[in-house]
Amino acid sequence: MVKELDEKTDVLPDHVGWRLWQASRAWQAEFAAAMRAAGHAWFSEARAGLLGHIPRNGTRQSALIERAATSKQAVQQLLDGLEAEGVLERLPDPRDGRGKLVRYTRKGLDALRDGDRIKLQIERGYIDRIGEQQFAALMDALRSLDAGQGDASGEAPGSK
Amino acid sequence: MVKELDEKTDVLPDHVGWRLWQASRAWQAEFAAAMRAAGHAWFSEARAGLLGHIPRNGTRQSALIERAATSKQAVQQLLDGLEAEGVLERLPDPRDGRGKLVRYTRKGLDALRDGDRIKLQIERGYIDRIGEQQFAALMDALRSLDAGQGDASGEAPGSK
DNA sequence: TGAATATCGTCAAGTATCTTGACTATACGG
DNA sequence: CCGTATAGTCAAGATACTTGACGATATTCA
Repeated sequence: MVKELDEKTDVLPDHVGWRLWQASRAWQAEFAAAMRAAGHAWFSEARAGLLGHIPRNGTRQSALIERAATSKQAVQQLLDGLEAEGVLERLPDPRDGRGKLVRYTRKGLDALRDGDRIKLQIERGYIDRIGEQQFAALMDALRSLDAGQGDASGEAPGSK
Repeated sequence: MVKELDEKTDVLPDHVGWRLWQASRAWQAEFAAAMRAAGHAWFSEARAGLLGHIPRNGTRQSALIERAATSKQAVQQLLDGLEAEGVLERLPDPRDGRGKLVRYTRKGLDALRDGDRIKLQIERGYIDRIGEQQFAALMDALRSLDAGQGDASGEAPGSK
């Protein structure tokens, strides 16, 4: 009993939450590494999360804020960074003097293209690892989970 | 075409990475909300990530650093916070004048107990939503993915 | 028309988390 | 005892996010 303190007697990480977190982290680390290896050194997970809400043809900043589940200020700061990196540009909205349009630059579109390629690569790796059938089961379960959740999630903060 | 700018034409979030991220976020948000509702206002995801590596009987700080995949300084800062909240306490290691033992306080053990209860609650909710079979398939796939990954992950940073 | 109100974006300051670098104290090997 | 490795700390900076306050434009409606 006073032998080695016996770590790992409990705290067994085998509940859904831990497994999901683990898997998500692994995916993101792999993706980020590949993106940086592809020359997109500006890439980060937070920025990726935002870019995932910007369609290829651009969007209004306010529409972007609605989609991303954070405050408008957080979105703005991320946009500032991405604009400074030359990934995005902001133009005045001709139809609303208050608004601005967010649009990809050439550099941004190149990154999107590489991102899509890398996603497919990673997915192929997963299928190699666990088989096509189990991969399909994983996707089905995740989609069901998402669909079954509905609108139970919270409001975006900072929107006062 | 000049009608409504037609958002959501692309950027379809249906690849593994996005689904995993989404599911993981949802779980964590639900867990954190339940923990705070149970009176553990000090709870945060980063702290949870660290607590997940501390067995109920405590551990040495150095052992903890090995397990958590971050720098010793990050671990220390989280421990500082948790100690200040009264969740943990640090004692000198009687067997090594350099080391310290990290141990739960009564408050910390209470939180662990509530955490376990909440995990089961959430899991039950998932099973209600997607069925026992699909839930089992999800867990199997996640476990296979983890097992198939091996040691491909990077070293802990900051360990110079 | 024109005033009240709402929306869009910005500026500023603070918090949490994590990073790198430098440092002290203790342990251990020869 | 001495050199080196290990355990933990202190300090400073970067990133991501939060709340609060604000100016500019749009919309509503009396």
